[in-house]
Amino acid sequence: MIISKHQISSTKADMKIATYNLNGVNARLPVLLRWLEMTIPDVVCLQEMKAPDEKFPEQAIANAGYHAIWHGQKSWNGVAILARNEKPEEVRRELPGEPEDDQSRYLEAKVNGILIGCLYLPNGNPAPGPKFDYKLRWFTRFIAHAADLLSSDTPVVLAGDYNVIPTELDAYKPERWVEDALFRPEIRSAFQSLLAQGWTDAIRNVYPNEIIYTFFDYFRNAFGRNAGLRIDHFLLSPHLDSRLVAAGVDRTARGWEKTSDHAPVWIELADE
DNA sequence: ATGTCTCCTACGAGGAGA
Repeated sequence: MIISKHQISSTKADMKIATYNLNGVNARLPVLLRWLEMTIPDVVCLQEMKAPDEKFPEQAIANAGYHAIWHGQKSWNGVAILARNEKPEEVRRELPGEPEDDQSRYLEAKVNGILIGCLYLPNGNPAPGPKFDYKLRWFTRFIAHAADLLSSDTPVVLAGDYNVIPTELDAYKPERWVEDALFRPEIRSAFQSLLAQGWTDAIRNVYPNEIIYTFFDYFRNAFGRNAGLRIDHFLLSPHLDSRLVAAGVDRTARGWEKTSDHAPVWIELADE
């Protein structure tokens, strides 16, 4: 689905930014390459690569026309930023505030004058427990860093798998998720406090009242039943609000063989 | 509670994480 918010047809100058939780960059390489070729995003934030740095498929991605920077880790997590026309200029590869945190969940780079933060917020289940505590700490650090970015007066996009169901509209059966780490009150209120800083939830902005899901688990034909969640988000700094012209979810890719449990999500920004 | 998928260890099946 494609809706042009301002009834402007997209031009070559528009910048398409996507986020995609892959669930294994190597297991998913054919799907990733097929999707890149089909949709040709300018910038891509990847999460859950589940591979150490030396196993990042740099050559295959370069052959597809993309420069890349990445921050991987054996078995779990892992984030990357790809860009078509220039190499992303890395700004940071971890969130400030907890030096002993060794999980690869954040990467930040400048591309075409925009600061791109690529994040994979902890899942946090089971809740309560140490994993949920880690999610809350990570979220607190992220909120503090987001405030710093807003005060920097640079256009910023924070894209990724937030593992947050923001509202009841964002879950197929919200009553089943109330105790879950993706939907607990603390998590929803943390996300709201982020928005209260001045960020725009781009997908919800383009589709104010519609059911839009980005994740469908592998069980019980969740995708076929549209039993999904909206947990992959784009937050835009105020500089970019007027440039947001379109957004969507590439549901086609979720239907492919050997695909991720997340669908790619994208936004399009008009040239300044 | 269940269901499915990926990666890891270490050679085969099971655990962890999502």
